[in-house]
Amino acid sequence: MVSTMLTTAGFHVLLALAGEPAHGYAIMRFVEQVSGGAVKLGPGTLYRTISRLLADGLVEETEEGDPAAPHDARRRYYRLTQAGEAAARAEAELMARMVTAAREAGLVT
Amino acid sequence: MVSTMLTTAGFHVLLALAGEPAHGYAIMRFVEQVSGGAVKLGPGTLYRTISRLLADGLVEETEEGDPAAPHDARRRYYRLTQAGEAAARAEAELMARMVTAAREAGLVT
DNA sequence: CTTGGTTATATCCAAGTCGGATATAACCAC
DNA sequence: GTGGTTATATCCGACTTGGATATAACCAAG
Repeated sequence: MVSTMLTTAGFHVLLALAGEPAHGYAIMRFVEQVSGGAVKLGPGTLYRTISRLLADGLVEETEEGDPAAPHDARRRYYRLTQAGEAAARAEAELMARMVTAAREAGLVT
Repeated sequence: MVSTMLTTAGFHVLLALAGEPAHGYAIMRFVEQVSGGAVKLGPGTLYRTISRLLADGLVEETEEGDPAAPHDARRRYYRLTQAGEAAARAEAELMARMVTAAREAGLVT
């Protein structure tokens, strides 16, 4: 489609990271939870999407996230870059526009 | 991703048809206009998406649309089916949820 | 009427993306 | 130390996309 450089999966991941850094598995659960179970990222899509976002400079790896959580050597934490935040914001604004259009068409109340 | 059976392109087309029946080219312009130029459907994506929506029973062809417009033999008009309207509504509600989450994360104002 | 730009639909291909399966292993409670 | 959950990684076949190409109806200008 032209628009942003984001796929739907990419946007969901960025949105999950907008609040605070997180590791892959936490992103997966966040996406499922915030969508009310409607959106589920399988491991393939999840980790493939993360590497794409890394390569595109929208996300970066960070040393350790939540200091309250017990250390787990397997986890890899990610956070948004400035470019990632900008891309997520642009996409969210586009979505808000779509929701408005849907409302005007009487699709949703 | 799991969620609905809709691709992003599919949703844009359904949204364009939510107001009133339209033909392919009009859908294309609607999508571009309502997104402020951010989303452009090329002919490949447009007509392929329409045939998929037809096959899935979300859209149906209708004899002629706008009676005010001059007749043009090339045009093929489409309108939402009930299933299509339901799918579009479900997707719009999911999007509204995402926009809310983006707001809570401070991504958009 | 014919020429040229726009509108309109349709199909093809290479490239990109996805879902789900499979693999591996650290973690933790019992 | 065993078993279920958490966690990351990669592979494959299937599906989707972007952009090019093709074809032709429409219509205004000359």
